[in-house]
Amino acid sequence: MNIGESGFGPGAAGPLIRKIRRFVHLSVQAEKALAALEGRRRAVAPHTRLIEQEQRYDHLSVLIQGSAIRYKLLPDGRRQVVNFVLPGDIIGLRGCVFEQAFYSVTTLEACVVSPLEPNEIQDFVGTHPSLGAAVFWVTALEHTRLTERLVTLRRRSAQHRVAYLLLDLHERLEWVGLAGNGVFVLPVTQELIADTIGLSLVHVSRTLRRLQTGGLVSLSRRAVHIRDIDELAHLADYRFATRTRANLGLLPRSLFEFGSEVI
Amino acid sequence: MNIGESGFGPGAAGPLIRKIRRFVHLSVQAEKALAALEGRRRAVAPHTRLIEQEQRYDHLSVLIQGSAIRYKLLPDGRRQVVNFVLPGDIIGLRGCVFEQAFYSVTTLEACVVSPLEPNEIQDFVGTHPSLGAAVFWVTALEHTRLTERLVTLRRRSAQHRVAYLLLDLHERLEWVGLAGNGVFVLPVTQELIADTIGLSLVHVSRTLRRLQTGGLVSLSRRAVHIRDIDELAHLADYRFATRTRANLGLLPRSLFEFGSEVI
DNA sequence: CGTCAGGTTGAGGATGATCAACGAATGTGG
DNA sequence: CCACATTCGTTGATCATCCTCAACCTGACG
Repeated sequence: MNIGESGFGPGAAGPLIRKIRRFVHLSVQAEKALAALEGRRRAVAPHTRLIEQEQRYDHLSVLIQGSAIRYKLLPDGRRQVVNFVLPGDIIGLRGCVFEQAFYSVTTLEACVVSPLEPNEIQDFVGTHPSLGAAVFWVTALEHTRLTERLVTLRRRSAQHRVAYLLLDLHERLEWVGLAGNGVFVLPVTQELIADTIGLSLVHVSRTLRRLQTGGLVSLSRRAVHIRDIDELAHLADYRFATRTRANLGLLPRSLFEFGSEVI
Repeated sequence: MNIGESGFGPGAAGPLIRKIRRFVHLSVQAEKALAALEGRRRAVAPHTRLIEQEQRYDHLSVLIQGSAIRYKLLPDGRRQVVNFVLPGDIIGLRGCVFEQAFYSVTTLEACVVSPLEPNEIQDFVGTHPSLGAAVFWVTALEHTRLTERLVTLRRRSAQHRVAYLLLDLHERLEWVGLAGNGVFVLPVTQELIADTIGLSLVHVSRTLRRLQTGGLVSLSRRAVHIRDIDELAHLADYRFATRTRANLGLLPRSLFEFGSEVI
């Protein structure tokens, strides 16, 4: 059933499959279809804008390798990062529902994506209805995380926020095998962190410094090392999403059956 | 095609239909099914907890009349309101996807809901696949608004935040015909506002006072009157969601066709 | 060796939190 | 209809967090 586990090379299990597998049991059939999708690879240069806010767009793809951000430029010129796009995330899905983009998407580094032509998705999901279900599920997961962030980041101190973001990134990268034991590689700058959690660059710097001298984390140029995940999680009141178990039993079969192995 | 427009009495077009109609064109078929759903009415007493955070749940319903909040109690005892539940909103939808609730839902006043048995939804959406599409669309809309709030509320002053919340509520109520010209009825207390936008009660009080003495808004016990919507919107940098037009053309027909009148 | 992006550190100031007390409105029971 | 309780709102004073401005440092890279 596993076509390959190590890395995301062609023919290996892609990050989207890995992520979904983490929570729901995929049928062989569904995995095959997804693998076919993730098999396509297109390189994207660093700092390329994939989607532009306020614009019509039809770019739809799965991020396979690298990282990107969804962000919005506010009228006063400041930038607010909505969230990080990590391998296994779908880019431009909301474009299926709304005409205009609400925010821009830009790659942070050299990336690999699996593109999907807009009209193609009709046949694709039409042939494999279970994939529509998977997409729905992924959407729900993202919504949940967004809410959690909304709740958690408000009214909490700078330390809380920074810690939370690091743990959030770590967990999401861990889902797709790109993080473990507190270590992950990501080109996060302090400015990026600031724009994400809504603090000034300066204050993020100070906060990180305190966390680092406290021995809790260490950041290098492009890697993050959380020395003691549990302690940091305690500090940030971070709940790992292991409890985010799927409960697809209640869902209409027409939308949510995964081949023969209904969850 | 319109079964009735005034109020939400039995037989009239319910708030969910009205909301959806606002953005996508519903087929007669789909509207009938929705009307049947919204036809059921169950009264709920004020301050009744419909869903409890961290609990398994299967409560699924559409709010017809009244108001509620989705909130979360943080470990330190504070309450964070995720958002208001207004007529036309679906309660407990995420319970279809996840086993545990991420937050609680409590009525703010006497409410009327249209309940849906969890196993019943299978037949319901199974018989009318277009309703699954409608649900998907509503979900996307909510997700979008959540993101907007995340982006807008961070890094903005107390005035911005308060103004934003009032405009948000007004617009959503206006979708279902419960607000207009800046006036709507809702039992919002200042504590509720504070817990929603992440400010202290005291500071909300001061901010509201300034807005009121400035003649921009006026709050009575249970009604809100925005004197000059445009000016307040300008102050809060609020964008009305008229541009939130649906773009279902890209979607797989299997999920998203609304009867014969595909959008 | 200069440039530039990214990071560090200091000083002063503003926004909003907290504590506290008081006032107003609503509801309840007699 | 009144007295009381309770919830909701107002206002003042003090304090902490975080922002802004500003200067300087560091490493990468041409």
